[in-house]
Amino acid sequence: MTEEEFLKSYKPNDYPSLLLTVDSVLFTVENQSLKILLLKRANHPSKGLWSLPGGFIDTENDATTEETALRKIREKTKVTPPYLEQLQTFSSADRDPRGWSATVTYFALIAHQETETRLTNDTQWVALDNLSTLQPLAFDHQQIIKVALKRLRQKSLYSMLPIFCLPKEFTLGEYHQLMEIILNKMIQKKSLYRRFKASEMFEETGKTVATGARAAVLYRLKTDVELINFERNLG
Amino acid sequence: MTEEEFLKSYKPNDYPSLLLTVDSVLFTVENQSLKILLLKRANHPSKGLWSLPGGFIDTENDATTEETALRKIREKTKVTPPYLEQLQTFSSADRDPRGWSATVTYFALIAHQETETRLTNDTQWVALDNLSTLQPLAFDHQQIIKVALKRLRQKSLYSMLPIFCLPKEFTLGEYHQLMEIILNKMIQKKSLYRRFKASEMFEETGKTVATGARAAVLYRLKTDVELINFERNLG
DNA sequence: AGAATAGTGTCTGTGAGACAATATCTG
DNA sequence: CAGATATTGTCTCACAGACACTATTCT
Repeated sequence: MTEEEFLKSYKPNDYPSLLLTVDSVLFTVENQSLKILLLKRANHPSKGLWSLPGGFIDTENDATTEETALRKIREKTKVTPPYLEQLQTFSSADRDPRGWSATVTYFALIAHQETETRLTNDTQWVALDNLSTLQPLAFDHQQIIKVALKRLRQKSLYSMLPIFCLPKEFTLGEYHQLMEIILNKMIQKKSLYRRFKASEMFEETGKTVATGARAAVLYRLKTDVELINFERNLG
Repeated sequence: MTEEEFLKSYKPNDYPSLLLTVDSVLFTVENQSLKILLLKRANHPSKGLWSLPGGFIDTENDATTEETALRKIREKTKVTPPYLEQLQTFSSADRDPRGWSATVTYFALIAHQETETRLTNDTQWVALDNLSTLQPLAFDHQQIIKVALKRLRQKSLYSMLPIFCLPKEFTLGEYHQLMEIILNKMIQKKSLYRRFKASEMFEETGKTVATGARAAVLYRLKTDVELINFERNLG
């Protein structure tokens, strides 16, 4: 049998079906808190519980799971996050009552300013500190969030990843505050600014912003720069 | 409708099916080369091409994709690798001619001594340097290997991960050589030995092994130790 | 003893941590 | 000018890189 003949005789439905979904942990920092986007499930299973934005793959229109993740995030926020990275795939026979299932998860960052007044009604930014008040979460989403948070924190120690939570123009002070919120501990400004400069990823806008005292310089990302990794961790 | 009623009426086959597989990149070092386990495909599609060990999930017996990965590796090598970690999920509408598909990939490490004379006939350790002679590989396995290699090298810079390519008892010299092969560059013995000691993961066996000159001390992993991450990268 | 390989001493360089010092705003 | 916040200077410390040196085993 040639490969062509094989493919002609191949019937996908002869094989046991399983569930494959895509879910995203979208982070932002707002009002001194690290928050994630959650939405209230409208349908069974786990109807009424809070869950991560995600859903089934549309095999006609999504070329990859990354496109599914982006499509679902755009549906809920109306915008495309500037950073999206695959996290991990969670699978098990019993994480979904409908049967054996797997979910390919992504984690994403966005500036909350980008999403303001654009969220759909079933959607909400939830501070990680308040997560316990929304328990239980749908499926194994609690665990997915935990893994995503761990990855975000780890990467923040050796890269400038958190800048994707900042608006287009920002000050060093804002970046410093952001890092302290994400890592939940005090960070030396000097260490951070050294890296900021060494990364060569940013340029001054020429503008400054006043805060009641000495004005702070506004920076922006240079065009077409890549996120670089440092060889040592902070903290 | 209650969740119970919903589940009763839920028919998996009402939904478009897609392919979900699991593939593993199993690394070892043998004869001064970094090698991976490949096998010649016996069936369509890509019959006759070299591919990674893997296959479909057996939803009756595999609780998770990790179990699928281990089952497939065991089938081919008769042993369980001491290190297995999820790599990434690759998906696309056209990576498999049978239709939209995704593969959850793992990367694993093992000492080649463990697998000697136990490999099935369709299976072979292939040096990464010789991969080009086996082109093309099935599906997108070439790219998967590339990503796995990158991860292995990156992790080797800040952890003792490569020790899982060594036999139960080994010398510092063997570890040093192993690192140089994986990273494909010269590594300072002193730096490596400092970390080895600082990790506190190992203990002397009391035995030594002669190599024609001064005998080298044999070490082994302590029981129940965790792989720790260093805060700086090597070279 | 001499060759060969195992393992150590020690100096230099880099970049993070600590925190003091200086600069530049506003009122 | 005083107070507040932004930004820089600079010292210390940990650890990787370099490479010379010592130790141990074999013939």
